[in-house]
Amino acid sequence: MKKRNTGLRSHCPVNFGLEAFGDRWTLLILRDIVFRGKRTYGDFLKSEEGFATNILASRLEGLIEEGILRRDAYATDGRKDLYTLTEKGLDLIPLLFEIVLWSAKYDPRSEARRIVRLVEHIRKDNRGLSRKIMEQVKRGEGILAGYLS
Amino acid sequence: MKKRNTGLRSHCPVNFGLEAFGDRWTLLILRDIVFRGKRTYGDFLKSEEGFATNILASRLEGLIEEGILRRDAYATDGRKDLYTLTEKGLDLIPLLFEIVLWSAKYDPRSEARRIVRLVEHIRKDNRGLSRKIMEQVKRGEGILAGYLS
DNA sequence: GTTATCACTTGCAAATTACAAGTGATAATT
DNA sequence: AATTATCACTTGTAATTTGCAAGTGATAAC
Repeated sequence: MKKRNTGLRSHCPVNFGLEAFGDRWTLLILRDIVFRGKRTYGDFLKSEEGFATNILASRLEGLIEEGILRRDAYATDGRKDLYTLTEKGLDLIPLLFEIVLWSAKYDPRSEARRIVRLVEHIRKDNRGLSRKIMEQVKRGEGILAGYLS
Repeated sequence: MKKRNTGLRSHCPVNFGLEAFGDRWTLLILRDIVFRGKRTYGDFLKSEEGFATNILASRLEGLIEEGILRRDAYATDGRKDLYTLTEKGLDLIPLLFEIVLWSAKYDPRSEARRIVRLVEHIRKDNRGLSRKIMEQVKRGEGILAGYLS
């Protein structure tokens, strides 16, 4: 007798988002992909916030289950896997950008200070910029490098 | 010898946001205030997702510590407290709206279907709408009632 | 004066997380 | 070809957090 729990507490749109990425780790994976161009388990593991290996594995699996990430074989190294954002995942970029905006405003030590041009661009046109960035991320490029002053 | 841990894993802007509201409950409180006009502990407790009393209390305290919420005495009933969003909290409305947008797109059962006009408005002008809504929320009004078709 | 409501706190079992130590597969080196 | 290193995990366990039930003290209503 399997307990088949969808985990869905409600279909309130805010809650739906929280069920998908409402924890302290999941969006860091997305950040690593979008801002830093990371693609492999080992890359994510190196993040400064310090993923525990089991947490990282479980979050990656969750993201794949939800259709936000896709896992493919790495072409030139059979040990590695390549994680790629789906359309559903790419559509979280505007949300990521809003977090950046808020933190840039309220964290006095924010590293957002090092990417003022990007922050300004987000503020003026989150949606438009997101569309451009989605294309960049599709090509596997992180966006941070090009914006560091 | 008190262990004074700021909890800050990094000053990456995405991480800063996650440290403030990166869990399955915190943003539901904000949703209740913004969309449903809730203001008291008892109101939040009635939410369909089912807060545990201790979790709700700890999240409210956390939000106050971070300066996102303010707690005041309820004017006409000494037993109640009134929770109000600060400017820092009101500035999370655009983020809340982005979550709504994403969930409206990807949850086939989303209750966002019942507020298509609002969703469309967010899509066209999140920032502009947010500014208007902030004023409404300051007056203690929830925005959902006016948009339900 | 008694009962009800409100905003919590407390205690405890269950679930989740963090940390350390593997494991099996593939790749690089000798 | 054999050995060592790297990679993406899994497993075990202790510590922390959550979820649930049952209070508690203050104020309000009757």
